[in-house]
Amino acid sequence: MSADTARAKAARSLTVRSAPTSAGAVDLGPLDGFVGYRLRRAQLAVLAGFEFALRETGLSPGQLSVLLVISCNPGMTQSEVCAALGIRRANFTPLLHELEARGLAIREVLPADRRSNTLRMTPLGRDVLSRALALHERLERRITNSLGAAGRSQLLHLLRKLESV
Amino acid sequence: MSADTARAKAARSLTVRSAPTSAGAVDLGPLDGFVGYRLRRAQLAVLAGFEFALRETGLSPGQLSVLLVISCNPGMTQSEVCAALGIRRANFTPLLHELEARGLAIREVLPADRRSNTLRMTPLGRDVLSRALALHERLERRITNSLGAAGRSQLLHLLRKLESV
DNA sequence: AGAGTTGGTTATGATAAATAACCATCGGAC
DNA sequence: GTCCGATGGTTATTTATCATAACCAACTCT
Repeated sequence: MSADTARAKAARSLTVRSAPTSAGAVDLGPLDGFVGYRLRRAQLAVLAGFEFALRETGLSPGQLSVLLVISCNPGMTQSEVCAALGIRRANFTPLLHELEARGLAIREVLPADRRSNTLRMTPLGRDVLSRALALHERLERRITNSLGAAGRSQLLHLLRKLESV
Repeated sequence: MSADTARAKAARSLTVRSAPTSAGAVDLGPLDGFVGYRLRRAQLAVLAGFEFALRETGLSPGQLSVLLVISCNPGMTQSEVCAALGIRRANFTPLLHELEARGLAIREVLPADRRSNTLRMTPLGRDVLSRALALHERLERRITNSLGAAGRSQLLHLLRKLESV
């Protein structure tokens, strides 16, 4: 189980994704203005960028988000992290398990409620996270170059609104 | 997923215990400003809206996009549609198969190149499509209400740029 | 005619997200 | 105290999407 899994392989092959033969001659009709459609395509593109940029860390987007949250909020329980990130508890277990197996995070029983596990990062986790953040930074920078700083923050604002539509 | 399904239930159930203040008290740190993260969350939300709004049509987002494209460009080949929509040919086959099985689209061999199939809609397909578009319209309207017309078109513009980052 | 290319299909694997059932623990009601 | 409903976490399973690889038939080109 090296860091070079299908995820990484996929990321490698993504660089050359769409190359419409004749210059965009196809009429997408109203589809072109569907927010959902544009969102999906944009999300796939950025995901590809993520996988390419963070390949060496072996972190999935979900794993990175978890590391970030427990780094900013040490001692949170699993349920709290799930709630914050919109992850189902059932899906969180294996995700966390891998972080634990790689020695990036630890899970310890909360004495006050022995059902709950609180989460913390290991020093190794901190290292990996900071490396991942540095790599991620480049991705965001590329995005900012493309959208402009104002465009980027405008985009974030609009996306936040969309989440509660 | 409807607007009020697991997502909403989960959100509801997270009214947390030891959360310092109210529900949104968790600090996401830099994650909050990750375009990829916001994109993913927004995309899931809009997807949920789509599935809720178009449930009665039984169309997936991908199927709707295909119907739209062949409605605007009758006679396109499968490969052309794939290229226009960013779908792998291998994944297109079963998708199209369902449209055909439901009698919404037909596939006929192109005489000039008997490997290729050209795609067309059936009258039933046209009916379903127009119904689907009407339903989808409402979803877009909800989005527009939330973002404002200017915000919405700004968003589309930014998302289009993101696709080629 | 033969070689390489392209359009389409099939089979299959990885990932993400969802559900359902289960167990241990907690918190109250009684 | 004991019982019971609710909660935290795990497991198993399902579904959908996107990816690859191998294959066949038909086309192109020389």
